[in-house]
Amino acid sequence: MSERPELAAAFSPAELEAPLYQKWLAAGYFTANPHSAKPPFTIVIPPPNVTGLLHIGHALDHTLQDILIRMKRMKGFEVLWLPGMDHAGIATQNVVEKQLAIQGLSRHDLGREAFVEKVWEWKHESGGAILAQMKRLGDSVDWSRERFTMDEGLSESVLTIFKRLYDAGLIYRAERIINWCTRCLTALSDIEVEHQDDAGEFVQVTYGKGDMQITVATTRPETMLGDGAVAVHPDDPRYAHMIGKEVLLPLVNRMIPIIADELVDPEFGTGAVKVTAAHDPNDFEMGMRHNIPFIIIMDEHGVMRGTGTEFDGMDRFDARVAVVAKLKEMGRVPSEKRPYIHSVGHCSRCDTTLEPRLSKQWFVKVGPLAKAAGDAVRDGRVKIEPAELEPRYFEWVDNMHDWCISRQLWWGHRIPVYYGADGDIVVCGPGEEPPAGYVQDPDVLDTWFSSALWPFSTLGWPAETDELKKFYPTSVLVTGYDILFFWVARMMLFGLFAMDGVQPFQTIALHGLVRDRFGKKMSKSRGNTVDPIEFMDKYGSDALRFTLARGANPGSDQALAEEWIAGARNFATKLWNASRFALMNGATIDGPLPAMDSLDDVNKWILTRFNETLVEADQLLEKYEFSKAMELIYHFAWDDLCDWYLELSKAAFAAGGEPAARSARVLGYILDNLLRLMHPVMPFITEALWCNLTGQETLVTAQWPTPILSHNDDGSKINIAKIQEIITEIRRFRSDQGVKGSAKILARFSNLGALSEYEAAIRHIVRCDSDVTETGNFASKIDVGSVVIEFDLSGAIDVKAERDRLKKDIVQAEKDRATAKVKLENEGFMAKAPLDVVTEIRERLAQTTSSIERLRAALEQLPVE
RNA sequence: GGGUGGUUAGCUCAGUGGUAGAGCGCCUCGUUUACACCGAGGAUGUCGGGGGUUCGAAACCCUCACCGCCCACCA
Repeated sequence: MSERPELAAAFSPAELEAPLYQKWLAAGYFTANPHSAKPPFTIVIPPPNVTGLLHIGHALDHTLQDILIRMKRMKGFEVLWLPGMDHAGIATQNVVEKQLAIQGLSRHDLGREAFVEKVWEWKHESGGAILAQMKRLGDSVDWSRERFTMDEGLSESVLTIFKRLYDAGLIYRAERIINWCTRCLTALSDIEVEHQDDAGEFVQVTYGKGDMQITVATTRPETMLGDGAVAVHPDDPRYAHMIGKEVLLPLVNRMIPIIADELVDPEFGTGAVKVTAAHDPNDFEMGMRHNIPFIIIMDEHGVMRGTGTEFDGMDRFDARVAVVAKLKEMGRVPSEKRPYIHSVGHCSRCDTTLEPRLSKQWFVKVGPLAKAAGDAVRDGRVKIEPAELEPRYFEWVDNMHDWCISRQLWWGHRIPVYYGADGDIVVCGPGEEPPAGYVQDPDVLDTWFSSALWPFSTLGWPAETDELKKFYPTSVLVTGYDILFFWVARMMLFGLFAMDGVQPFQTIALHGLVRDRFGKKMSKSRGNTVDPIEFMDKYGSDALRFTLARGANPGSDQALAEEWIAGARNFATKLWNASRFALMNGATIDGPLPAMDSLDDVNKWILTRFNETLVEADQLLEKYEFSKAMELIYHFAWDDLCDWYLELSKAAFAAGGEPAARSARVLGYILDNLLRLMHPVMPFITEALWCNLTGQETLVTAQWPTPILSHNDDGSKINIAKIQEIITEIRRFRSDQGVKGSAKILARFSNLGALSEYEAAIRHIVRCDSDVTETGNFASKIDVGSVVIEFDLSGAIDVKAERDRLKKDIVQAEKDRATAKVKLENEGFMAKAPLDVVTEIRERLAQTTSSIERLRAALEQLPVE
């Protein structure tokens, strides 16, 4: 065995992490197992949002993914990850828009080409920054594979799928209402709209004359000039007789029909709604349903045009005032409410109130695609973990509206549609050129359109590459449930379509969001956001990773507080110190593990417990139950290993000789394998400790531990449990009696039976000497099961404390006995409860009864106060 | 309005039919040769309310209340 460098006395993550990461990168460990015989493990890695900063949500995402990747690599799988940067994310261009806004500019001042250039610059800058931050986290994704950018390869797949969908009749063009900024003179995507509660007005206006009169309510009276109808609910008795007839539209003096539509809420306003099909999204839908004319009454600046009234040429807000004034004059305003607070869309850049505007957009017809996406989950080809989130998926996928894919933005995949002078339309696939003179659609595709291609585009599709054959469908997608609808469902739609019905992934593992310590959503305005980098600086990446993994219950959110991370750091320190202790005492992996029958119960027990922990934690990790797996590992390492095994072994180590050597070998085995088990979660500290213990180069490429069945020994578990009980009771006695921790007291053990060989170890832990001269005054005693322990406190017994302790125990035992007795006296219980439960309760009754007897006897023996 | 998750210790959360748990926090004691980022001991809950099923309910059913999220809507 080679000389090992001594572990530093203090654990310092800051000194550890960066050099280790450099070591891994330089040695190329992250690309292990390229020719594994096992089926490949392919994981889809969602992009970190390119805003230049690692968000705590991404830290969670990447921690969980990295745990799986590292574990699978150790298990010998060929691991392929499909990473990508935020290629066309709106966030990226929003950052640039905001940078421009600070200078008082908009993208229109730059022009399309210069703007796109600027976004690219930012993408590379921020992308580099965020990758560096993910390395800090220990992220073992090989980002050099990243090729999911707007390069040739992806463009080709976007063009291919667009054309295929178009040819299949699944992409169409239709008119729709979009948000229009009258100042920027541009359409805005939904994400560029900021909703604010504005103080508007709610005005009732009476239409019609004579006995055909109907009163509508509106927040936008000026649009009445473009009304095409009045709508009421079909079942509204107040208006039933008017449906199908016509009323006079005031000011413009046009007759408009009264229609019936389910969309109208009879409870709201007057129960009658004016329908301005060209200037309101809902009215537009009703207009489509009832064939109402789309009358445009405003130009792109928001100025009234073409109404043929005196209001033409007025700004929309001036017109609102004027129209109401005029209607009032005519006695047509029975009621008005002002201010009326309601939500109104504003331009995110210039704050101008947005105007709904009719325009032509491109859509994906989702019906057949969504049906397939739902069925893939329904028939079990795709598993959603946890299954509780399936209803949410179905709810969405089964009721999906057609998907508007055109965006009035400049950075993204431009829609491959070309228009001829005569209105002719040509869709160009890869390598195809439009006829001369044709002009390309100015809009770009929704970011999710290209993101949906991820699982196969990254494998070379549309080319039939070897990688595509080997790695599609992918094994798992790990992501937050918040993008189940946006991204996951869309990958399902396109994956199934493009890959002839083969699903994009076998499992969708969903985690929740990171929230603040009180479970509140993190937001900048609330000021409760946290910076993962800051926590890594302070407590180490391992601590952050462990905390995030420990909080990750499938599908549910997790609260995060600095103290939780400090706790994880404490755990890391504990491991460090335990390893130091182990190494000081000669823990080793050299030589064969001693045969089970040569080991004492302490060693058998820790081997058994490790087996149990390993088997369970492994199963949990395979089920994406990170939190439960962490809990198991944590308690094994801290409670079983540090608090009990190491303490119980100290006597043996101190004694030296063969028993010490056997324990040192067992301890070496446990540490070796525990560190392997923990590597995926805490890669840095485990690497440092494991390399020191084993003298090997790296833990990254080491094998995942396997349970050794012959190590299981139930008898040792029973005996150690008894020893733990004895020790706990003695400690409690000492504590109640106020005996100093360092003070040694005299004690006599009787009836230890099979446990007598552990008497020395027990005495060592609880600092009890035996009375070699047999002259002690063993005045107080405690019983633990059949074992009796008598103490000589030299008469200085705290009788009151002793009394209190016994009384408390009696109360508890009596309570337990009473519950057991009630059950056993219950005929129904005896008749119907399963036998093992009845037996258990019987044992409890016997046990509590005898403890009560012993406790009472002990109480009586105490001197009276 | 539709869908969906939740309500368990001071806080954050596990716990799907058989004596209520963890982490952090709290109280007491203690530097005994791995560790004070520690050790030992301790306290703390009519498991949201009400009904029901069951021998037995934190868990299953019904109902009410409150909190959250997604979607739609707000004329």
